[in-house]
Amino acid sequence: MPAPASAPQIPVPELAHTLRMACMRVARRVRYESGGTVAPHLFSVLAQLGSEARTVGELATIEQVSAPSMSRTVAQLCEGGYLTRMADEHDGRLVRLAITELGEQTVRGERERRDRWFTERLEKLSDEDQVLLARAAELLEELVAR
Amino acid sequence: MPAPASAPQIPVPELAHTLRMACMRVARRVRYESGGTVAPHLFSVLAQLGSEARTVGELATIEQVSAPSMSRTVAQLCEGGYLTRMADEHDGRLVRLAITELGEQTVRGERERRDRWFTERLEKLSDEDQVLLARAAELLEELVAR
DNA sequence: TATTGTTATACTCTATAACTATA
DNA sequence: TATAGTTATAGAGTATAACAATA
Repeated sequence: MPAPASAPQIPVPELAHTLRMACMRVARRVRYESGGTVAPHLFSVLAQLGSEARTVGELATIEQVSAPSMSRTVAQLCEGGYLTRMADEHDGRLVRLAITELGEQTVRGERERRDRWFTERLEKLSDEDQVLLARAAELLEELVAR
Repeated sequence: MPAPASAPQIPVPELAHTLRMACMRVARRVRYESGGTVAPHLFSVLAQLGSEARTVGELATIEQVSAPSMSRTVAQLCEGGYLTRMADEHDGRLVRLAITELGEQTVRGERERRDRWFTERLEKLSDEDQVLLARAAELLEELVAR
């Protein structure tokens, strides 16, 4: 009476398509819903900066953008008070960027706002579905990590 | 010995965060992996056009962009042979855009390429995990649809 | 001489305002 | 006169090339 132990075969290319579309829609929708106080590329840089300061070159590499572009982006973030420039102790050419308290507040606030929209939806699901999605999140993280 | 019938409680805000991040990483990674033969905003318009033709205004609304912007985008797609302009039979002001064979080929090719990367990863999962992710895709679609 | 970062310049995508043609 | 689409012009982000400062 119970289903056989082995799960049914799933057509993987089809799964890849529907799952990819679902993820893209979630990502797009969340981005769209959250108003955002800073421009997307500014937030992206800000979100990268944790406790340790980074150089302009490092940020340019991380964000897949040219050095001049990052130089401008960083200038805007400094002007807005989200970052501060610090000279490197050993190499005078380097400019180390550290996130300010305002910068951290901004990142936290934006993340909370983005999560809030999604949280409200997820709360309406059954416990079983929530558990399933939690496991799905684990699987997806493993997939893209490799 | 078996787990209780009711699923365990999941902290939803935490789930929202991890699941959102997972979806964003998948979306970003897939976009990054696929080289892309046409610019993102061109592809986005092209992918919207199914069998029925759309007007410039409709496309502008769908893509959340101004009419002049869409006018330019459409002009590029027509120039590249991806779209063709057609006069509306009843209203001379309207311009109906229909996708060409080249346009359809481009959309198909790009989708296949994007799906390929993800397919290769998903194939390595167990049947059980594939079934779980298929169900997760359904749930996510329902969540963002509303 | 090589490297880090900035400035100079150009190109692309987007937007608002003005314009043309159809209703 | 109102609407669909296009052209005119401007603003923002990015890129390559040239430059300044430091190693």
